[in-house]
Amino acid sequence: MKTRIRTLLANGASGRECMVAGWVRSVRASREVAFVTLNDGSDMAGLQVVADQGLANFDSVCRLGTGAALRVHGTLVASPAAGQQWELHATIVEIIGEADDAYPLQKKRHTFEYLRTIAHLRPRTNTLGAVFRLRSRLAQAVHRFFAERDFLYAHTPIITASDCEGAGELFRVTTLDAVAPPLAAGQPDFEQDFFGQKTGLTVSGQLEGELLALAFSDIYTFGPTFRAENSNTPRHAAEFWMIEPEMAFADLADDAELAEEFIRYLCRFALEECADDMAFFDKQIEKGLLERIRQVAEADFVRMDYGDAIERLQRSGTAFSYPVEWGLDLQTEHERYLSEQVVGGPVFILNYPKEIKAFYMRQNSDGRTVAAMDLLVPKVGEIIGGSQREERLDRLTTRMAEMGISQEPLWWYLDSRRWGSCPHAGFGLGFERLVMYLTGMDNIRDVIPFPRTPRHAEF
RNA sequence: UCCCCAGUAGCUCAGUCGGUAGAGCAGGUGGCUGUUAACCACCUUGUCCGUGGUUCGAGUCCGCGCUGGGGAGCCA
Repeated sequence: MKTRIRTLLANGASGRECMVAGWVRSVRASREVAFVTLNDGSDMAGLQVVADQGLANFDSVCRLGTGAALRVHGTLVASPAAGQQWELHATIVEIIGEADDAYPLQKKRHTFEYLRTIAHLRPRTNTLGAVFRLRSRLAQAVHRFFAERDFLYAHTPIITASDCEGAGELFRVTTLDAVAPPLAAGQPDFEQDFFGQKTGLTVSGQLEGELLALAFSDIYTFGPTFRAENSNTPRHAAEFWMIEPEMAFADLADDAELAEEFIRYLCRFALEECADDMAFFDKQIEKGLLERIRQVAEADFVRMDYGDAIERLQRSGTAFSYPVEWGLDLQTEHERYLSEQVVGGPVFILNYPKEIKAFYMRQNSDGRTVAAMDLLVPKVGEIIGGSQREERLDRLTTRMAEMGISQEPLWWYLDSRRWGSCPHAGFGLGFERLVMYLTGMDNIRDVIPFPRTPRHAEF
């Protein structure tokens, strides 16, 4: 029976007979003894396998290449040398899958750019292994957080016909012939398409999430999201995962409170339950990472009105590249200044001018702002965007008319304001941005196993 | 999409003033009784991103293209 290396090391007992299986990271051979570092993905360190001339295939073991797959039977013993607590004295080494000298991963540091070209193999490296382990644990922690608060996990559609969420360009979903589609008035006739109308991949589950919140009170979505934007930055991907909670009978203050608890919970989770991998990130990826995350985990998040934020920026005397003026959106440089220089920690900016925000955000009584919030954190800037939603039908339709948004395709959304409408609020968090924030990784392409970005859909 | 930078051995990089390609690692062979990205000795490896131009001569200078990276915009 195979034992996972992480489990084996956690329950180490001298003299224990066991069998492990994994991939060779390194072979150090001399005439009479060879050391094989074996990794099965369960942890960072792997297991040192000691092979000696007593093995039937000792010569073959000495010639093993990095990357080969092995099954090893042996005895776990306390290691006499520094570097590891335990080691496995092999009695049988089965070579399951060879790896010759063309194997692209070497026993050395590679650039992330190079590793992206071998995305099919990079999960076997220390860094990407740690990132994808953390990603998995973190996804489970997200579900745990909401389950502890009795939120319903909602699956919103991936194929959608609502073209007007205002959250970016849609990927078109169609089965029409791309070369010669049926035409109506010179345009492709989507009435003859699979769904009988224009459809695309979802850019947000929020609108459907609101409908579910108006039945289950508290819900969240956590699923893939698609944006056909030609964004070429380290923070954007065409396919990413988004977390979107929505709470009925809740206002903007409740929304911010949930976001604060959520971020703090995930920071603590990473520090406490992923300590080995986090220590690796702190040492190898970003010096001071643990301290940064610890501060966020313990901080009280500041709340600041958009108007105050503008004043603070104007009074700062700092020369920004982009103008600072009431009515203009905050740029990345402003967001980072507020979080890093003004506050020195996470800060919510609340109540933005209605002109720069989406139609569904609740209009404040001042007539010029909406109940929107962004959570800004050091190093990244905006990590969460949310709002209280406009629950008053007349205000909502008036605003849609002002912004030129057609009501007809959103009849179902408007119905939710017709019967049993109530104040509700929610936010959106890009999962990859969260993983980047917690690992210190600088590029979104390195926190998704197989990233999709403009011109890149390989693997 | 806009601005800036880069592309040389399998990987990471150096290459001076334009004069004909070099280092570490990886790989190979041999050595080594406990190594820690093992170590020691020797050896192998090139479409200098592509294309057009300038020049007696281009890795080096110029144009165009492709690819990658950084910044911005859009945003999560």
